[in-house]
Amino acid sequence: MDIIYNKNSIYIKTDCFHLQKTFECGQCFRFNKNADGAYFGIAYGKALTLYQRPDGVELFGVTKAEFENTFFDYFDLGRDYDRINEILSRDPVLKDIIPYSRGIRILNQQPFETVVSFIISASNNIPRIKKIIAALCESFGENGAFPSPEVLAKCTTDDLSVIRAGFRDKYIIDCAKKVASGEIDLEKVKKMDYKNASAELQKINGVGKKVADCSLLFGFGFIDAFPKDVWIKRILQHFYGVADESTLDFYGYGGIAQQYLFYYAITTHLNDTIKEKEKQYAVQV
DNA sequence: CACCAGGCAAGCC
DNA sequence: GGCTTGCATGGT
Repeated sequence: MDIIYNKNSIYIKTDCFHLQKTFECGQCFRFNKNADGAYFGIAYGKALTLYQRPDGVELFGVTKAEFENTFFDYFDLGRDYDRINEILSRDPVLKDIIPYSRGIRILNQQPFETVVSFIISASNNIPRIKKIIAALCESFGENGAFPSPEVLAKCTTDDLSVIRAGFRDKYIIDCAKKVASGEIDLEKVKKMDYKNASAELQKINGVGKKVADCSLLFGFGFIDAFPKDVWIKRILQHFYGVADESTLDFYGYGGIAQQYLFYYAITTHLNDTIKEKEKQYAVQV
């Protein structure tokens, strides 16, 4: 991978960074495709614009220093995905799926933003999650950035009603209060082992195992966290004949394997097929 | 075709 | 089982 610093942009030369796959595999909610094909979004308070090029990705909106300090890591550019893909290809199911899902990179998003975003994701769908988060940032963030725990900790559920988060509003406030007060230190959570980190996040109302796993994977660097929702359960059942991933070996890269499977399923509409089969089965029984 | 009722959606309490 | 909200769905 070569990084080329231009006057107004940064060029990441690699064939293993696919913007559409990375931004639309369900791990983040703040990037959207422009009319000209660019992806635009805000991360770490910076407005980013990215173009998919034939031999890589061109990034606008950040300085060299910001890239080196924050966004190199944000896009997980230090990780050798092709080496990991080789390892994961020992799994016969993933061997066939990796050529399809290759180019997804697991983002390292801001911890607070990640936890709140996945609190909002509970019993929800992606378009609506994006809508609620956009409203949250617009109403309470500075210049469209994700609002701070301090600002949200001062909000009442009445204040938050404008974002239409429904029953999740009180969970957002609980999270903000625990982080703002220092009761939960998200930077310390990053350094804990998986079990303690998960338990720590689950002290927040609205955070159960699934939301904790999503947060740990997409915002805390736990690459082996394996978020298991109803879709992944269906996918596991379909491909492996089991509903429990603990019997499977993803060689410490469970989170990457999970995203590969999930992306494959949603874009091939495999999940619709599986769901349809479930329905038919339910009718027969 | 417009409208409405009831179900349901990346879970958690 | 209840929770908010919004939306696709099927029935009228």
